[in-house]
Amino acid sequence: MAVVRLATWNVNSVKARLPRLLEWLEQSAPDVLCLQETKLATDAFPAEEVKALGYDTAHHGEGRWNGVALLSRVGLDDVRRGFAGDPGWGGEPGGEEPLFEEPKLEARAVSAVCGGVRVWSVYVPNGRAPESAHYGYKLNWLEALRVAVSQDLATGEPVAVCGDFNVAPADSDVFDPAAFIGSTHVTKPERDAVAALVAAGLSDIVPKPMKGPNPFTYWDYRAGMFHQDKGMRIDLALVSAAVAGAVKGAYIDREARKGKGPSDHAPVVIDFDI
DNA sequence: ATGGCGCGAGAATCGCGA
Repeated sequence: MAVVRLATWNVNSVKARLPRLLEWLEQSAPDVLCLQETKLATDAFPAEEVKALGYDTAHHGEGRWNGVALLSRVGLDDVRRGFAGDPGWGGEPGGEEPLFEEPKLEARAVSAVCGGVRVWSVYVPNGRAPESAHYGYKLNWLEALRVAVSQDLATGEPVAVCGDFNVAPADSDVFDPAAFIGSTHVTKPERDAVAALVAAGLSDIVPKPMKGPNPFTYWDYRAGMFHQDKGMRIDLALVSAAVAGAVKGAYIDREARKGKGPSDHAPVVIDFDI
């Protein structure tokens, strides 16, 4: 029941991606797959379709936006949707949309024990612009995640926090640092927030690109960015020491970014030597 | 400097993504 292959993939709508998702599951055969941006209500996940391939599902959805899931064929125990301390999204003061009466919890984290590992699938808030309230939400959310994950780490159980962090940890994780000046995803506070997660006891497993020198996991749909390899590494797998010590290899499945109807993210796949 | 693509909701554009 051990996790031999762990993967994470922002699919940008499970509904729109279902044929490719099922095909990818069959071809890549992960033991555990973390999904982000399912864009489905919790009960609307196609659990029967993935069950036919041997996977149990834990989905935390909200409908139109966000949504995270865990698919596992090595057990799926003690499922937790969301986490204590999640600050929620309070809206943009002075923005066009009205402020919410109270912060609204969004479906951005689900965790469960799979094959002896506490696995998290997370979708970190985008941040939109450094001067926006959404950026503050992003930083607060990441800090709350650090606190919650630290509690898992304190139990001594193996932990893997995987997902779309919407942060490129280093300049080498973007195609051109100059192109991102003034943008989110690369600011020092965002990078510090990810570094704090690492400092809590996690290792950032940098996957190998299947082509070219850049370990990018996301490429904008527009302007041929993928074909020019103008991307970013924002999908991360942060794992505790015992998990990191068992890593045999990791790669980015850029083939899944090709062809008709891809997500704008590619899956990150990590293999373990158990 | 801007938009460039794609998705969902819902019926025309819009909010959002990074």
